[in-house]
Amino acid sequence: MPTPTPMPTPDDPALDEPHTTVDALVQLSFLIQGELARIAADHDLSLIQVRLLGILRDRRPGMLELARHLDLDKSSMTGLVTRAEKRGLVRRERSPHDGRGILVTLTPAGTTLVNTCAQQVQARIAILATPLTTREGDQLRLLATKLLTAHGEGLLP
Amino acid sequence: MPTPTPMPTPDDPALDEPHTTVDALVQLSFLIQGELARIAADHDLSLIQVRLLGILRDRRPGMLELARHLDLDKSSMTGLVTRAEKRGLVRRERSPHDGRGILVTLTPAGTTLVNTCAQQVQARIAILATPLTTREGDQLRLLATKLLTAHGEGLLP
DNA sequence: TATTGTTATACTCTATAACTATA
DNA sequence: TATAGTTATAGAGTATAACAATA
Repeated sequence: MPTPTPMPTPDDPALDEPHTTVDALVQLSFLIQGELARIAADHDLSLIQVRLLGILRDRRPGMLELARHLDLDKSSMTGLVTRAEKRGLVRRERSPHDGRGILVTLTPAGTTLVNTCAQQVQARIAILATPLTTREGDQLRLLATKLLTAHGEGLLP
Repeated sequence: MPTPTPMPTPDDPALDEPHTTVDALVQLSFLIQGELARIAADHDLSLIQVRLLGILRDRRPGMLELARHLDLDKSSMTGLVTRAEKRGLVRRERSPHDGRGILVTLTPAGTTLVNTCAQQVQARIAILATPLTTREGDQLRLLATKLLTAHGEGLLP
């Protein structure tokens, strides 16, 4: 993968075309994350709060597991979950199997909110992708998958 | 662009394959941004600080222009620049043309640091992209460009 | 002793509103 | 009046270190 020119951290991800694959990936990531942050903000949430709710859609994790998923210290989780709890989005439940542990779960309000966010992510990122034809979207998905799975399996150089 | 299933905010961007283009874009963005944040952290910087330095590589903007580039309020800029200044990375200079304005510039230390970061972004994102062949990297760059330029020109639906 | 989670503390980052100084 | 920037204030997010309770 030849990608010579150093040119990181685009102030404005769309001002000039990416000249390398690396530039393209970096600029694209800022574009997507910006849109995700805007969606979160529309619901008066931060991106990290939306990610927290997203995890809870199909899991009932403890604080350590949450911290691992979000790549945060366990002490950071306390505040994150407490703020979500105060907004009525999640609940702490005592773990039945471990007196030390708790399980974090979505409330009905939290479930509704995260589903709304999921819908909007779907819709608004799809809009960003409208310049691509169906075939190009498929290509992009396949390329991204190749990149993501290699990373997930830990088989990078 | 058919992208039916709602499935946002991946807790772990690499645990399961993206089933849609939207999923692919979202997961990819988390992978890239995570790597960028790690690079910044290696230099005891936040991502926003690296972005600030990145802008200053080829510009000498005022605070309002910086705020516009970073999508922040002007009041947020004051602290950002002050912290960078305290670390000896940037300087405030009085604008010669406008007694109210200041110009923010990189110090030699800031220049060195941002160049190092740029190198590492280049190197480490390129490593993430190693699963792709040269041809695939080119494809990805072209697809991303198509997406980014449409966004930059404001011609999305 | 080791593990799970919280607390205390300190710092960065962010926005809103009010302010100063210059245009 | 309008613009460039700062200050005051409040709050979210984060990590480190020390702690309590349970295993």
